[in-house]
Amino acid sequence: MGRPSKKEERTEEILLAFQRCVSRFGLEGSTLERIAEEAGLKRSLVRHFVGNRDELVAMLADRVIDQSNAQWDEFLAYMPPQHGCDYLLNGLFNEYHSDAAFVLVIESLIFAAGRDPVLKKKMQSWIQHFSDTVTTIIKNDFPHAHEQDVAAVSFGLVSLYFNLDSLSPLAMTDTYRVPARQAAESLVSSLNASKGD
Amino acid sequence: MGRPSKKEERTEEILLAFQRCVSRFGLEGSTLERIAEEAGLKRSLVRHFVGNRDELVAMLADRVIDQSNAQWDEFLAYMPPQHGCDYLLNGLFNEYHSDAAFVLVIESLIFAAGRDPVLKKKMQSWIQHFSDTVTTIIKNDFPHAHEQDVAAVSFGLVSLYFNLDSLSPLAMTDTYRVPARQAAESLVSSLNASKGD
DNA sequence: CCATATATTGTCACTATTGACAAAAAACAG
DNA sequence: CTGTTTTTTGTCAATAGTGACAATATATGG
Repeated sequence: MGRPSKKEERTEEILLAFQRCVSRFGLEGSTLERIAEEAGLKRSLVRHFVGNRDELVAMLADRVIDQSNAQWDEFLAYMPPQHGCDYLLNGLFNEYHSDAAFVLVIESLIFAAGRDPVLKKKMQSWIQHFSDTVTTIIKNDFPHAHEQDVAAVSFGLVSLYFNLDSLSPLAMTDTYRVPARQAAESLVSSLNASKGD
Repeated sequence: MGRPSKKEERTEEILLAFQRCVSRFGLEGSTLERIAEEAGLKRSLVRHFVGNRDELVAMLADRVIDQSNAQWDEFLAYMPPQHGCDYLLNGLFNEYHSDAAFVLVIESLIFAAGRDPVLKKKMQSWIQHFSDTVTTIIKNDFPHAHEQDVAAVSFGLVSLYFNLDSLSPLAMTDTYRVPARQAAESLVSSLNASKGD
């Protein structure tokens, strides 16, 4: 009974708007007013549905993390039995898949984690999950490679992916995508020489 | 005649304080009040010596860029005639040389460049200079390597360096420094197989 | 001491952002 | 229509941040 609730729907809209704002103005630059405007709502409604600023940030972090993890899990599930690394590199460095805005949000959250212990834990476990996923894919293609070498390649791929997108505000992605992809391939193929453990 | 000016001295102090604030609170999070407090001055003095907020940001960018470029030029000048890449990797991945705070400031500026065309140009040319320096060092060690391969390795090293420091708020640098360094070495040694112009 | 240039402090008004709450409007069940 | 629940709008006060300027203090040359 009573008026039907739009809480879930509105919350979704608000967090999406928040995400867009953060990728453009950063976390501190995303005022409630701006978020509301981006979502096409009044500021009071943002407060009504999601709560105050801190809760908003916490929810954004949870949302981004859950979303990303689900996406990676799905990516893992559909990974081909062989040549998973090619599949991975396409996912990371093809312009169609790339989502610079998303990475910028992640980096804003990582930065803010320096002043927020709760956020810090969340982002730590997020990057852990990301790293682990990449590692799993690599190991599937190179089951006999040294653990250490896999870790190095894994961190290398993550770094290339992150850095490419973090340069997106400079609009030089076209210049750097090919080198990034090539460096990634070089790292992966270095594992052909790695046997043992 | 008149009281001796402390403009240069104070300006230096203020910009240093600004830099510290940005590495902790980000660009938007660095209010004039905070900067003044960090510098041990009144806010009015910040305005008196450096000007308003926009001028402050412009001066910070110029300062950081000049500083970085000078540092790199010096690094280049003292580069050993051979094994310059070892020298480079030590500079980039040894914990004593690493200056995470500095990289965080750079990344904040790059992010903000998305909304400031002037800043954008500055940061573009900064990263160009950085990239070119790394490329020069690599070419000195591998004069016969493909241009394309050098570009890939160069972007790879930059990415590893940047990403390692951008994770510093998560306090996981100890975990990732070794893989980062190893990936960098792997990229460099891939150039042994690259011949031709 | 005097004139002068600068540092330093203090203050005021204006805007932006936020938090809290009241009141009206809308949708639904019976 | 009535009661209930939730959305939606509106408003107010408190705080933070900024820009501008006046007033005072201090160091230097002559």
